Amino acid sequence: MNANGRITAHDVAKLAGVSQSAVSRVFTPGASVAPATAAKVKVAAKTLGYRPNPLARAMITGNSRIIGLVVAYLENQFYPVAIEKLSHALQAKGYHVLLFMASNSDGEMERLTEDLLAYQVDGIITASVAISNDVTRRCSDAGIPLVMFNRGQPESGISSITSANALGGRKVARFLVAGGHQRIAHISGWQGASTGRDRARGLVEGLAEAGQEPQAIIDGMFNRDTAAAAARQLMDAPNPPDAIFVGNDHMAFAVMDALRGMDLRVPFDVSVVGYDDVPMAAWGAYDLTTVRQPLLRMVDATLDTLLAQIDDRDRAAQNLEIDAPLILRGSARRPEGDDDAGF
Amino acid sequence: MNANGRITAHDVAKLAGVSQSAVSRVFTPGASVAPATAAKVKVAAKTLGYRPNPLARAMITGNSRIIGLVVAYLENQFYPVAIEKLSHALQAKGYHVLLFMASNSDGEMERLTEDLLAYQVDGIITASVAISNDVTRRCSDAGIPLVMFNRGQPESGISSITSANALGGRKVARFLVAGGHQRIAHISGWQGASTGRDRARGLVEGLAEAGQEPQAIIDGMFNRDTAAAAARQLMDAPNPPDAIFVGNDHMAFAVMDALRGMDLRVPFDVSVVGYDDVPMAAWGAYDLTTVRQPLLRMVDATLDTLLAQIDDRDRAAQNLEIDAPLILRGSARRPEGDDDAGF
DNA sequence: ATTTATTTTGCATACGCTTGCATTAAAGCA
DNA sequence: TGCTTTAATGCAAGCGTATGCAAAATAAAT
Repeated sequence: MNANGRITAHDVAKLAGVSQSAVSRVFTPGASVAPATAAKVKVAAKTLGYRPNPLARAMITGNSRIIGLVVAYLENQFYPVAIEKLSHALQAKGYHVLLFMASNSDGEMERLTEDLLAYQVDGIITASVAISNDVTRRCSDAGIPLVMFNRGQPESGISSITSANALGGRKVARFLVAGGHQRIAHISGWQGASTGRDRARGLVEGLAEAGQEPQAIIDGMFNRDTAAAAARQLMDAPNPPDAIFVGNDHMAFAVMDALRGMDLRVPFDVSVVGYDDVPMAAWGAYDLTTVRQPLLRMVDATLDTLLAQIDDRDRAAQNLEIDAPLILRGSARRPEGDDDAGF
Repeated sequence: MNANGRITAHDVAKLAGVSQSAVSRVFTPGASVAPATAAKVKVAAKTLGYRPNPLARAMITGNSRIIGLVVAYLENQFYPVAIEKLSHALQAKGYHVLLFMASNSDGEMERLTEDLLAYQVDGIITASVAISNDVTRRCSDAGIPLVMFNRGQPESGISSITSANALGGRKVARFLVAGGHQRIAHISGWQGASTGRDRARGLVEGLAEAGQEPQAIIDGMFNRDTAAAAARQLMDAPNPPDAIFVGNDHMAFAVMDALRGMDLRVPFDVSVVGYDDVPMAAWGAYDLTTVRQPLLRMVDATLDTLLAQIDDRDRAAQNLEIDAPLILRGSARRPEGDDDAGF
């Protein structure tokens, strides 16, 4: 027992009548220990309440069993829920989560990256669209496995897990067209992020299939205020849209609030479709038709990729897209008859 | 430079032509170093890109500069936003956040506590109502400074930061009475938590001042479904309430959704008041009258208490209550005339 | 029973840093 | 200038663990 009151491997060793190394080996999976000594050590450890010090362990092995989780704005419900699932999954696998809130100031980003490296995290998950390329590059240059959650960075050689955003956009297009909409506008996600771009592209392509093109595309920046302003602008125009596809649910709620403020009724005056299917989308106040990002599957895929990369440092980057189904609710006029036609 | 590619204090020492201890001292505030050598070391460190290894440092000093943040359900928007603010504030003070998602299974709780201790966190913040007393006890017994955020545990000798919940409940009572409500019901927060109990008590006391008593009190368990069911039960009764005070915003949204589902109009058929003032409360779809928990002040107070306790291990526990103003919006009928009478 | 192959085990070192102690350099003072 | 006080520095011993290596113990084989 040291000055701090902590039980060390030495204490256990003494009680069990073995060497410290033996104790260490008992707690190191795959090490060579005789069953008898293992038993002795375990019993001693239990009576003393010993647990190996992960910090000391990390110093030697270089593996901290800590994953750095970088997030930004938690107001968009998608991320808290993602964090919840990611954390649970990581904890279940014996990892721990060092949480970093990425503010946008440049100096902060600098520090953030250094801290990530300093704490010798075994891997990094960035779960926010708004994290600069710079950070991801630096971490990945430093040789730390990194996977981007809900964002891709084409050609970057960095792993990413997203839903099939372009396909999702296309599904929305088909659905809205099938519902008889003629003037479909898009308040897009931030066009600086693949997530925003792909969904927009999908919509355009999907409309093109039907010989339509979007009536307007406005960048909503993944921001409530911007999106709401965009909605007002669209609806105030001489020839307002009869459907708005919004780049994510978070903005879609703002759009619906704005429409309500203009005394427009959804979906009678205008249909609204979102993207994500956050829990709130199912709540009565919004009842939002949206594209569901299959969170659990995305989380699983994220961990699989990350852990695989931790296991084998120079495994090739993997860019996974997970199919995202359209969830029909009340915020968009539906095609008659064939509700679940599968868009 | 070690095998892992990391720069160590030795490397810097060699380049700067000093001893490794000198390097250490340069990065230890308050240590005795000559300005000249400090400069040499700093320049060497910068060119090499050196940063002290926090893990090694933690092993010696016993201070990891890591704060354990224990949270539970992130679906209630109050917590994500709190996490965001807490993380930012901690990062600004040079601390880091080890995030723990507390599931309710007993075994998990066990592990969680041990992990918290194993990682030698300097302090713990529990930011969830649903965290068992057991965990808080054990951590605090282990001598780790702990402060409970948004929950109190009277007589426990554990620090806590809450808003003035009882007073908040009383404000709601006064406000609803002043608005002419006659049959005020309460769908309370979980009565197993001080936060839930105090708000309920405040309401009862406030009503008593006006010679009223609550028409009904149902425990909503801080849970959407439970709260919604309670709302339906209340409104289906022969003599339904004309106002419902809900124990937090998260449940209040569910209640409003339920009311909408019954074709009841808020606030014409029934007033609804929440507690927390999460961002969503201000969104058009709910426009919820609620009691605002002053998040930033609560966060600041939490850090102040925690850091003070880290600084001085046997400082007395502090149970702070921060005043929570009533925010008037559209979900509750207002008293005529004196809108901002200050309840 | 003896030799050989295989496990187990302890020893000692290393991980990267802080810190008490002794030593040296600088500064203060007469 | 010589002597004392103070500041700056290097040395070395840890912090609690993992792990290569050699010695010891055990099992297998002849």
